[in-house]
Amino acid sequence: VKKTNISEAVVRRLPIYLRVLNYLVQMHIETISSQELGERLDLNPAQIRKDLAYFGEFGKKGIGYDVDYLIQKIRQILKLDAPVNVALVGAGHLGHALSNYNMYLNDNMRIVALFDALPAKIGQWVGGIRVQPMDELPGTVQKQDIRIGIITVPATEAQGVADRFVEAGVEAILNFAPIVIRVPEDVRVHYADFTAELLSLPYYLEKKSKETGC
Amino acid sequence: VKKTNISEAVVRRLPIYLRVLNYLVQMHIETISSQELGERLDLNPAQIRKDLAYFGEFGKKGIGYDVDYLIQKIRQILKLDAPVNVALVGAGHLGHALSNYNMYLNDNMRIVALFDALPAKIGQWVGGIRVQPMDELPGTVQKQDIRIGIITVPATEAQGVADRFVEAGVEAILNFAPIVIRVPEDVRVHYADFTAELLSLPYYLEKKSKETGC
DNA sequence: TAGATTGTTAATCGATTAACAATC
DNA sequence: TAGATTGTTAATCGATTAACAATC
Repeated sequence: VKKTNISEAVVRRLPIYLRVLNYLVQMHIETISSQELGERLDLNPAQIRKDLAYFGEFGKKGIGYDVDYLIQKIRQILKLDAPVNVALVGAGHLGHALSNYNMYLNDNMRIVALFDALPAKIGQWVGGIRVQPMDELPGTVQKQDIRIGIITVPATEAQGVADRFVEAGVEAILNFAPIVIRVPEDVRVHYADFTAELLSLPYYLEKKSKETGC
Repeated sequence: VKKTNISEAVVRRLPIYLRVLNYLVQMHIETISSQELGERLDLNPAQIRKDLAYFGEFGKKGIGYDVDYLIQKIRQILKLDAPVNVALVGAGHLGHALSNYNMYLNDNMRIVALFDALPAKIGQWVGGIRVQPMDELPGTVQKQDIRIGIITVPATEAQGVADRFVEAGVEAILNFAPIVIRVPEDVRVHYADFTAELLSLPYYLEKKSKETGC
């Protein structure tokens, strides 16, 4: 499991591979070729082989990849082979949704703490976790060894929350607020910007048949 | 507003531009250069100019872009200058969250219908919309001129919902389920896959200081 | 006029795909 | 051995960035 300068695009595909592989385990499929994997994911087989080859020689020529072994390897690469604790700020509907997605995540990755600034939310139980006030964030991050933060607050609050995460020592952030946040360069930020995704869809609609007066 | 073979990356950035421009209007800023826009969005100014130039000459040399005019033009390009009705299937937490995001969307883009397969959900009111049973989907899509569908159901149900959308005549889909869905090639599918986004984050964490026994 | 900034071409950079020798 | 499939190099494709003439 070597690393050097692996492109973001490659790393982003690894969880996708992992997902299909986990499905294959359930189906009792023990071996898979890049060809088949590509068909399932609408990806070019060469791309899959190349992605995996950045990290080692995981396949067998003439055979393909052993599903269990590949899962194990990808989990190692993504550092999902040890517990990864996540905190989430913003216990609104989106926060609730994500907390309930815990089961969809890897066994080792878990949202273990929820925070909100609104007094009305504090003390509520969401997916088995009690919503805490913001001033408990630093202590909890430390105590629970939390290294990743999720932001699901309104855009106006997002930068402030990011600052609190950074102060508390969080090393990576997934931001759902539709705004660019500024953090020190050693903190990794990913964006989950679905309003942008949604607003770009109409571009691809055929020009509307307005009042075709049928 | 010409079009030909504009790259997806370009189209995906347009809503981002729109968002900042809307913010600038609120700030009573009337003109902006690609330089300033780039600083606000962490993007290269040349890229912004090039993106916009695909669709026309919207700027003034020596001056920059008129904020109001550019908003108007981008809305035209994205076809957000006329009402775009959206239906959502899956009235869980994520569905709730998205319905409440209605205000964040463009004035013209609106989630106008909600569906769920579970009898318990049907008839509930979410963000001013009544949850309908699945068999009302085709009729409602037709009646309300819905052209875009959002899928927020579990992965196991996603393909089925996609099929229903396609049968009903929906032309574009935003899929939140962590699975590849198959649709006719004239139907556009975007993915909002935040579990993948989240699972790739640990890769970027520094190797953990496990038990530094301080 | 002088300064600023666009639109656009050319250069660079990076990512995807094709092709194939190696080998299970 | 014959067939299949990997790992990897080379070719292609596409996207980003730099540079600058045009011009407000």
